[in-house]
Amino acid sequence: MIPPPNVTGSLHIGHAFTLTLQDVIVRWKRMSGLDTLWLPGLDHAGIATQMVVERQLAKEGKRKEDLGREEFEARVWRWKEESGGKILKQLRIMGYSLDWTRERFTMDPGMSRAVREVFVRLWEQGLIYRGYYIVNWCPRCVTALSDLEVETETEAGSLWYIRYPEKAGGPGIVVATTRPETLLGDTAVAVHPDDERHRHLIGRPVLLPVLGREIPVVADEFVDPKFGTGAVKITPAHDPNDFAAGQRLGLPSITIMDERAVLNENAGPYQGQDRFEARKGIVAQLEKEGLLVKTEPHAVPLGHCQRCGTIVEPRLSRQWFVKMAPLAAPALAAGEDGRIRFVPESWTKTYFEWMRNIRDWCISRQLWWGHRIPAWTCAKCEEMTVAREAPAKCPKCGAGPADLRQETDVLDTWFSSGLFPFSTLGWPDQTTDLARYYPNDVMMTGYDILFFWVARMIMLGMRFAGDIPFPVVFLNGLVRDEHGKKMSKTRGNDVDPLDLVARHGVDAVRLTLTALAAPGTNPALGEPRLAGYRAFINKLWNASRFLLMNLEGGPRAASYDFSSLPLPGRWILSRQQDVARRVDEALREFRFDQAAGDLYHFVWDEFCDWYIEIAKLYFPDPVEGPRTRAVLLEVLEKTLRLLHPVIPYVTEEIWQRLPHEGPSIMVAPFPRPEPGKSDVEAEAAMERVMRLVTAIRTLRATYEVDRKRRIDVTVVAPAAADAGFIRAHAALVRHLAGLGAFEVMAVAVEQPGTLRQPVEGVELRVAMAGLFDVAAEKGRLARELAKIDEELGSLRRKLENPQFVERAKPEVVAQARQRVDELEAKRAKVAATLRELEGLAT
RNA sequence: AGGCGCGUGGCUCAGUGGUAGAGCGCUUCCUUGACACGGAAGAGGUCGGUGGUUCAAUUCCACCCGCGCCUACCA
Repeated sequence: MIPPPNVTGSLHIGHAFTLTLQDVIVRWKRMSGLDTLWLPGLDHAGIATQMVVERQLAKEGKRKEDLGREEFEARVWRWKEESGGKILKQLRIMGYSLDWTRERFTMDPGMSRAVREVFVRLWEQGLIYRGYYIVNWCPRCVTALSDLEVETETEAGSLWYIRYPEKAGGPGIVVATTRPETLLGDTAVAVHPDDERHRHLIGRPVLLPVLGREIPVVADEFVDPKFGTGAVKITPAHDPNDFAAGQRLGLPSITIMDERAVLNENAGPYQGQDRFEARKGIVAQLEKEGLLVKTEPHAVPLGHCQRCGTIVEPRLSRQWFVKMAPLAAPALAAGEDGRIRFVPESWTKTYFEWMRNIRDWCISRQLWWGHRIPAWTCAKCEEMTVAREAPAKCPKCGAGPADLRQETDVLDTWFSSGLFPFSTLGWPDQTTDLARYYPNDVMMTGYDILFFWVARMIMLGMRFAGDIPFPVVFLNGLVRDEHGKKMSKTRGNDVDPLDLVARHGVDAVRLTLTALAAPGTNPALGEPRLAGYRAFINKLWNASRFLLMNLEGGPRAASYDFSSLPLPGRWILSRQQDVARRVDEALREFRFDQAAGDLYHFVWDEFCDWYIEIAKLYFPDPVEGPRTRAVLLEVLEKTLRLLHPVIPYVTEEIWQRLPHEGPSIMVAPFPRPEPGKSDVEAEAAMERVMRLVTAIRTLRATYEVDRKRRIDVTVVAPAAADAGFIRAHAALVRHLAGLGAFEVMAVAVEQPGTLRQPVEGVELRVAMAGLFDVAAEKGRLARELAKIDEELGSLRRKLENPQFVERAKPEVVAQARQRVDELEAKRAKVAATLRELEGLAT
């Protein structure tokens, strides 16, 4: 299942990230021959979408109340068509291989039916209840919020110490509060029962400042004597703790604010004022009346509405809740016994922690956009009926439909998205799709909605679909800007994926996101990175173009026997199978970064930089030319298939120009690891050749020899095996290093003015007298000598340590000894050259 | 308050109980007939600090410093 994007506008970079990774998995599995479904959908996103439309209305100078509920809903539906249509188009642009025949929307008839079904069953099972509780309330959105929709931030605030005088005329008691305005709703002051300082006041009335109302001093153990003065004002209607205390102690509740946090008739002189305006006034009044004892700076945790940032007001109101503990228990068990695995694993603990401490879920929202709660109340007898469809009559008094009023509240948007894994497949009907695709194989989404969405899908799926919704949860990070900073519109560093696409191309964007997807990290997405991966797409394109240019009339790769190829061919084929193996391993572990990185380096560093260059040497050869073309084609074609899940567009484009079978690379088989094709010998030999070539190039570069001049190189190889090897590959080395004469001999003919470079157990000699800077060469050799000595020193110290020799693994010790031998031989040669240069300099 | 994670070359980040890697940036050179979005060769790091375990620690453990994030009913 896709994590359904909200119909609030357009696709953002977070979607592009998650969905790209999903498409990589989906395409990979599809090419691997699996029955693959990736189901697209959109989320109605109740509060978020309603806000968007309300903002549009505001621009027209209207409020939703001006339209009325029905017309407003119609307007949101129109917006949904517009925004949803745009998003679906963007998903197509991104190349996501979703099954468009199964597209769903969280408010389409089928999913709405599933929502009602689940709601009614939960109700029937006693897991939904309704009642008056303190809930998180956004005065701007004018609705209740769940705990998860509140973002708490600790901000600088104050702790006000306020005196509540004794009615009898004593000094009374001083309370400490961070919210002085709520004192208007106080119905008691609480102290700890064992607190000697206040014990004498328990049960005696004190006078509420401002209003002069009489309230009792009560005892309750929840009071922390160490905080403030050890006395707490109790405002049951405006604080969750106080609400609980009020319930315990049988205190009344006085609500002092309306749904927009404006003080009401219970607020006396402050009626009509906003909560923060009233705070200022009250503090000033207390100060004036001498009741403000002191004010201290104090850090206060403040809840903000996730959608609009407004400071949340705890509000006593009638809401609907789901009892979560019974749902969490099996979900917890599924995690504990490994039926559900998290990737990266570190999320497991977070999941458990949340599940164990789960609290009931406030599911009702005072919004107009969403699934209306399927409950009807009889206007005549107050009887409430919860049902799948609107009842025909009141089951209690028989009143007709005209008297049955449906609940006006809608459900939290996550209630419907929580059913996504099965409601999209036709549940509650036992459809073939449900049987075939439930559970899903993997759920992939951002870690920010682990609780909102993933946890709830697990709980609801287990309860209603009869099984876990997915055995694996992959949680990706959140895209950051190139400096690792959070992206946000206000910060101005957010990026539009479609804008990136316009400038770099879909494949470059997808490759970048994939390459950055190291599990457990938040990818830092920046222009330089995008430019780099765009360059890769370009490189691949140019390499392919070159191959196609040289392919004319070339035979099909499959018709060739590669077993007797020259070394480079065997090498690249072996490397090809190795990269297939590594990509397979990486994808199995969701190591997208590794898969992308391995392919990037294989294509660029090995295939392009070495093999294509080598191929040019073989092209003119009547025998090797065609064979080389076949190898090039074989490697390119397979590599394209390996790359296809990440960069579908360019791979398809190139593939269509190649000889192949099948209609599309999208359904061509994904290359599987073929250990049998691994050629360790060829790889080792080729590496040796490459080191030799590199050493020669380094020599040239170091002395800044005229590039156009073909230098002559002699290799002194005393060992017959070395000499034989180098002679066998002499043409290759000459070609790659751009050499003139290239000779191999067993014994050196001493000549003055010769550069020497030990490498691979042999010695390179370049007659370059007069062409290089002797001083520079001496400096370089001296540095090389120092480096060798440093490593030699550390190795010797190690080997002289009996502990190391005895306790370290034998192969480690042997390796160290071998290394010492190598270094010593090399050292001797470098030192000899250095001595010779000393003579030359004079 | 609790939990999680991070601190590796100029920047952004991988990685590993036994000679430190990438991309970009930087230096030098090269317009050779796929590609200058290119090629070749380089410079650059006491792997946050202090202890401990170990023959051996950037890698494991403890503590500390700095920085994120999440969860939380301390007024």
